[in-house]
Formats: sequence, structure tokens, C-alpha cells
Amino acid sequence: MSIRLSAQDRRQQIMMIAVGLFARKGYQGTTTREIAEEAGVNEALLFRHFPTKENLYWTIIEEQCSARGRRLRINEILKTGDDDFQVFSSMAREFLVRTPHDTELTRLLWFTALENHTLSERFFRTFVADYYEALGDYIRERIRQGKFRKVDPLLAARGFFGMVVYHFLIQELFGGEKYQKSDP
Amino acid sequence: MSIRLSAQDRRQQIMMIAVGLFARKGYQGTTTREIAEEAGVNEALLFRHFPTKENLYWTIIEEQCSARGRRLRINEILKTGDDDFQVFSSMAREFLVRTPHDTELTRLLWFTALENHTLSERFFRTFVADYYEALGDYIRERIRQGKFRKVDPLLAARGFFGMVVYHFLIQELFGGEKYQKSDP
DNA sequence: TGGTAAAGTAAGTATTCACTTACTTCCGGA
DNA sequence: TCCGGAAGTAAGTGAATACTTACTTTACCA
Repeated sequence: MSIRLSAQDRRQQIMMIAVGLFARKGYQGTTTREIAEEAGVNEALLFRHFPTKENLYWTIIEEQCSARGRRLRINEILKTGDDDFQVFSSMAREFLVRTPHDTELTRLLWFTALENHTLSERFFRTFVADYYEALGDYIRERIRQGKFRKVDPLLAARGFFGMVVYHFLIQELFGGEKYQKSDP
Repeated sequence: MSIRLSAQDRRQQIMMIAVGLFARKGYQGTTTREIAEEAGVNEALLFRHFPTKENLYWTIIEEQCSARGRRLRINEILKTGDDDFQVFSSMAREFLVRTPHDTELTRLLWFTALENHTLSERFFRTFVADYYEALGDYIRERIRQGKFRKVDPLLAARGFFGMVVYHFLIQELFGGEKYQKSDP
């Protein structure tokens, strides 16, 4: 028998364990037995906290994604930064510097986007759409000021995030290359 | 009983069907029964052609990846192109314009990279490493000629492909936005 | 110091999965 | 025409999986 925890703590612990497993092996690749084992409890307990495996999965995505509360910082960066270089590199850092837990969550969301077509739009909104628009606005403004060449602002924003996200993926998938940034 | 095919044709047909399923649902998410059903044959026949499900999977990756023979075109582009804009947009096109079958294969490889850590390095080599180096060389040369600003050539190449690959992913995952390209 | 509700478990069940066995059908060539 | 071998199948098998049931243990408080 494992150490007795309150329902809430146990629930939270199971979710933490599950994020890791789902992130490493995907939804289909992870068994409820594994989750229970790694959490050190009986499988039946898992089903008292979450009615189905799928419910556990979506609960993780709901709770963890909304709990990230990182949304606000973009606008902050865009306002305080007067130097273009600083703005862009802060944005990149914002994306690349993450806790290990964030990394797990991101991997899980990639899996989800691949496995589940219907969720991918939501994934997109949660992750990048806001950044796009904010940075697009910034670029548009700078063009108006004549500081940037004339380009489609949203497209340029997408391009920039492309570089950054891609860099992140490469790091994530193909192992730890040195962390670096570049000037747009 | 399904239409009788030669062993080779049947094998090929099964592989085609399987690519589609694996690409849509991943390795774990696809059952041998589904593959057989969609191919219109008995499951047992599938196991006469491929000893295990895993073997079928790797065979697909081996054969389809090596059969792509698109490698040569990069150097071609880099040599014939005298105009920078043309060079970069040809490179982008090279990545983005694909047959539907290529698209399926790419999706399958993303799955593979996520599901199977050990394969991701190989995936990386097959897909992008050559492009990196070739474009990196090109950029290095142009810097030497004073035509480009001084930047790390490999990093710039990575950045450029970042934009392109990312664009491809967005298109692929989040549905058909308009196909467009941008000038670096 | 009980009594009780909640935390926890052992031992299932039905179903699905990858894979097998033992068989039938049919084409090509001698 | 007939037979050998290859293409194809029906009906399994054991293991694994998501989920259940019926039970035991323990913390807490009136």
C-alpha cells in the first residue's frame, strides 16, 4: 500500500506522472497500468480519480494549458522594448526558455496535434496565435515608421516564430544542441 | 476473397494502405486488422508478406525514404541560381511542393520522431541535414563576397529552413491555408 | 474511543490485439 | 488434364488493455 494522500494531492500526483508518460509515448503508447505503477498506486485508484483514460488525458491538457499564464508577457515585451534586437530576442527567449515540465507539455501537445486532428486548431490557438498577432502588430507599426522594410507583417511574424519553434523542435527531438539565438 | 494479385503487387498495395493509416493514426494507433481490412484482404495474408507489424512499419520507412531521390536537386538549385531571391524561393518550393503521398510520408515521419527517440537522428539526416549544409555553404560564400551581412551561415540556414518547415507543419496540421512564400 | 467516510487494494471481466494454424482456391506449365 | 505451389482465408491463441467489483485499511472527529 502506498503512502496515503488526500484525494486532491493524489489526483495531482497522478496527473504529473501521466504527463511525463503521455509526453514520452503518446496517448496510445501509454497504459493505465504503467501510470498507476509509476505513481505507486493500484490501477483501480486511478479510475476513481478519472473515469476514463481519455478523461485523464483531456483533463491534463485543459488544466495544464490554461494554468500556464504566460500569455501576458508578450505584450509586456513589445511595450517595454524600444530596441528591435531586444524585442526579437526576448520573444525568442520567451519561447525557448522553459521548465522541464513545460517541455513535457509541449511534447504532449505535439503528439496530440498529430493524433487528434480535431484538437489541433485549439492547440494552435493556445500556443502561438496570440504571439503571431502581437508580433505582427509590432512589425506593422515599425514598417509604418519606416524602420522596417515593407513586408507582410503577419507573414513575417510567422516566419520569425517558424525559426524559433523549429529550433525548439530540433533541440527537443534531436537532443541537446547548444542554445543559441540569432538576430532577425 | 479479394482479387488475386502477384505477391509483389499485393505487398506494394499493403504498404500503400499502411502508410496512410500510420500517417493518420501513428504506429500504436493503427491495428493490423484495419490495414488488412482497408486493403481488402485477410489479416493472415498481411503476416505472410511482413513477419511483424513492426517490420511492415520499418520497411515502409526504409523503402519510401530512400526512394525519394530528391537529394540532388538542392545542389542543382544552388548552382544554377544566380539571383539570391530565386535561390531561396526555389529552396522553399522544394520543401513545400509535394505530392499527397509525400505529405503522408512526412506526417508518418513526424510520428516516428516523436514515438521513437532512437530514430529521430536518422530522420533528421534523411530530411534536412544535407539541405542545411548546402545552404550554409551558399550563405558563407555570399558573405565572403560581401553580398550578405555577416551572420553564422549554418545558423542562418537553420533559421531559413525553420520558417519553411514550420510553414509546412502549420499547413499540414492546421489545414489548408493559402500557400505563400516570403523573401528572406 | 468507536464509527464512518474516504483512501486504497486484489482479483477479476470483456474485449482487443498481434500473430498462428490448418485449411481451401486457383493459376501456370508439363 | 492434372498437379505443385503460391495466393488466400476462417477460426482460432495467449497476452495485454481499459475498466469493475467487492473488499480492507486508515485518518479524523464527535
